[in-house]
Amino acid sequence: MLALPSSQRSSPRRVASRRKTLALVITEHLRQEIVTGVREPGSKISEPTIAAAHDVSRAPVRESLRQLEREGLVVFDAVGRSRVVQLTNDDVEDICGIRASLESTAAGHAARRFHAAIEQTLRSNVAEMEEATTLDEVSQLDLAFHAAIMEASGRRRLITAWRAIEPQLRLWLGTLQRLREAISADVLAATLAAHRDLIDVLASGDATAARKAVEVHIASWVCESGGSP
Amino acid sequence: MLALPSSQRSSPRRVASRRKTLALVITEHLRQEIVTGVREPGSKISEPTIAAAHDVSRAPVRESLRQLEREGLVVFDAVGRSRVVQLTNDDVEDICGIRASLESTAAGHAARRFHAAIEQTLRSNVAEMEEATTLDEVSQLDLAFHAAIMEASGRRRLITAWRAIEPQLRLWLGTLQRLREAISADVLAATLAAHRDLIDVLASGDATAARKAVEVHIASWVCESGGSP
DNA sequence: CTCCAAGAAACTGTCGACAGTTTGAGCCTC
DNA sequence: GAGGCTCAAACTGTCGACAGTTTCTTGGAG
Repeated sequence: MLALPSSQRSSPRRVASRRKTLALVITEHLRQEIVTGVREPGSKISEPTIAAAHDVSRAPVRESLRQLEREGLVVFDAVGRSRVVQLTNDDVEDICGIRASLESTAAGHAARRFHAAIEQTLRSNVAEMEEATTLDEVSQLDLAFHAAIMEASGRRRLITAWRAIEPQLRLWLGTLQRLREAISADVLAATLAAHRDLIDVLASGDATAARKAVEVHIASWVCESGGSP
Repeated sequence: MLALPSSQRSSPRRVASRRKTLALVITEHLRQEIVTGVREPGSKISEPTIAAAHDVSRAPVRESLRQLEREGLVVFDAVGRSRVVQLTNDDVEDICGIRASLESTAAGHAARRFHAAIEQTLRSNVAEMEEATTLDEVSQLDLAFHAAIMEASGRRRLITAWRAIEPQLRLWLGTLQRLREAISADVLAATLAAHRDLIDVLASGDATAARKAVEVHIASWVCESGGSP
C-alpha cells in the first residue's frame, strides 16, 4: 500500500481541511506515483484500495480519479474501472504537437506583455538549471520554464489547455528518464542556450519571432525521439 | 426548477442504470441548458438544487459538474461554488485558435487514411445542410461535420482535446445565435462550398493541402467576429 | 436612513452503507 | 490435464447524513 505521513492516518483528519481538500491531496499523491512510474502504465486502480491507503472514504478518491482522467493520466473503461494510461507513440506525437501549438501561441502573447517580473522568473530558472546535476532536476526546471511562459501569456484558456496535457508530458518524460541514465552535456547546453535566446526574443517584444522560436525549440527538444513501450 | 420526463422522477429510478449512469444523464441535461442559454453565463449552480430537480442524490450531480468543468462550461471558485462560465473575448479567441490547430492537424491525418465510409459521412452531412433551414440546424451540422473530420483522423489524443473545447464552441455559437435571427444565404453557401472543397482535398490524400484548407476555412468562419457580452 | 451584527438558511466536503455487476478462484467434469 | 461452471470477493454507482463554512436575512444601533 501507499505510505502516508502518519499524522494524517491517525489524527482527527478534519484538521487540515482548510482550503486543501482531501481530494486535492490524493490527486497530487496519485499523480506523483503515476508520473514517477511507481504505478505502472496499464495497471489497475481501485477506489477502495486507494481510499484505505489514505484512510479516507471513496468520495474524495473518486474525485481525484476524475481529475486525473482529465489530466490524461488515468483512463476509465466502459464499466467504470480505471487504470493508469498507456501512452502510444501516436499519443505522444499528438501531445507534443498540441503542446507546441499552445506554447508558441502563448509566447506570442507573452512577448507583447513582457515585463521585468517575468524576465526575472525566467532568468532565475535558467540560472538554476545551470546548477542542476540530475536529469530529473533538469526536466523539472524545463517544464517550469515553459509553464512560466504560459503564465506570462495571461491567456486563461491557453493555460487551462496546457495544464491539461502537461502531466502527460511529465509522464512521458519520466518514462524516458527511466531508460536513460544521465543527461548529455550537449543537450543541457543546447537547452540552456535556447532558453536564453527565448528570453531575449520575448524581451524584444517581437511576437512573431517569439512564436517561431518556441516552435523551433520544442521541435528540437525530445518530442520526436519516438515514444515509450 | 428543471423539467424532466416524468417517468424518471416517480419511477424506481434504478431501472435505467444500464450503462447509462445518472451522472451522464444529468451532464447531458445541464450541458444542454448551458449551451442553449437556459442557464445564463455567470449564474450560480447549486448541487442540492439540481439533485432535487432530477430527484437524485448529490453524488451524480457532483460528478456531472466536474465533467462540465472539464468541458469548460462550468467554473468553480475558491470555496467550491460553481457557476456557468462567462466566456471573454480572449477566451473565444483562444478557443478558436486551439480548435483551428487541432482540426488542421487532424485533417492532415484524415487525408492520409481517408476512405469511402468517411467520405460517405461527410457528403451526407453536406446534403443535410443543404436542406437545413434554421440557423440552429446549420450550426449543429457544421459542428458534426468538423467532428467527423476529427474522428476520421483516428488520433485519440487530438479527439480528446477537441472534445474538451467543443462544448465551449457550442456555447459561444449559441450566444451569437440568440443575437442574430436567421442565417445569411451567403454564409451558408460559403460554408457548403468550403465543406465540399474540404472533402475533395481530403479525398486527394494531400495532407498538407488538407491542413491548409481547414485552417483557412476556420479562419474565415465565425471565429473572428469578436465575442460575446 | 444607513451600516453592522447575530442568526438562519443554504452549501460543500466527506463519510459509511447498500445494491447490482464484474472479476477471480476453486472445484468438478471430461 | 484442459475446460467449463459456481460461488465468493471486489468494485462501482448511488444514497442519505453530518459537520464546518459561507452567504443571506433580519433586527438593532447610530
